[in-house]
Amino acid sequence: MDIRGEDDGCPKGYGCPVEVLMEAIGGRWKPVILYHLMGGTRRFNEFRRLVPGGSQRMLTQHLRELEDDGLVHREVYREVPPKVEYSLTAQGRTLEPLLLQMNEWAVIHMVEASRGE
Amino acid sequence: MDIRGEDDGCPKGYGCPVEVLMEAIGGRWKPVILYHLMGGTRRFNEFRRLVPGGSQRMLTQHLRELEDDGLVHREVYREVPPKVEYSLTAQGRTLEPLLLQMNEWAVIHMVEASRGE
DNA sequence: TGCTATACTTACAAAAAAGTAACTATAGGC
DNA sequence: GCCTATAGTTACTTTTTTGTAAGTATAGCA
Repeated sequence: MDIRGEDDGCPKGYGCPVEVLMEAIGGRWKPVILYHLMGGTRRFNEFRRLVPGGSQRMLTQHLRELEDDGLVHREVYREVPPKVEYSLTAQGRTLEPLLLQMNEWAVIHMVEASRGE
Repeated sequence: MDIRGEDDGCPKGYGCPVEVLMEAIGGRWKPVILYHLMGGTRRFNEFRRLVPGGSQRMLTQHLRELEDDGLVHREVYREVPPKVEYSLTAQGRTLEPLLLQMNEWAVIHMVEASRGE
């Protein structure tokens, strides 16, 4: 099966594969959410603490989308008060090298920025 | 200089370094634009062809922002009709490994999707 | 009996992003 | 003299995203 076009490695039907990735993790906070999930299972209110810049509504929405895309697993415990645990699926774990590299780039970049570079 | 907090490797003042990266390349089409620039210098109308999903207005806007962030260089030739060439700066080129990995992930992911996985 | 905690949902409002279409300048060709 | 091409800009509208605030359910504790 040939999924590549003739031009520059972009598959037919898409301008570029990167567009596909951006559909999955393109939200403003999705990579951040995924990055935190690399540290293990997280509960909803943990994210509220870990991602102070984002609202509750945004979190639920992005978590649902990540779940729909098969990157995040949502485990509901039928208790009161409610308990829900989020974790990466196998699919989601394939993003780990990418997320680590994103983080690494940003750390270096921030050091440069704080030097006034 | 210690830019790390105590929790999970995230620097003080930010929830997470990944947020910094997303500020730079977080736009829907920015990684796509940058990816195409890895192939060398591009002119404006080339992008219109390479990124058929995006409008002219979006392209100029994203290209300006990438320029402001020091990732893209814009070279204007004072000719008629106008000629403008876009290329990656040294800073922009540091993103290449990341962009390649994004592309690679997406290609694998698409193959899986086309198998009905 | 009333308060707390968790993980939401919903309605509404505000802000940001994006699309559309028209307009700009001007060298060179017909 | 008019048309074409490039790389935009601008005004206006529409869509999407995001925020805010209030409401839901219910076990356990005081």
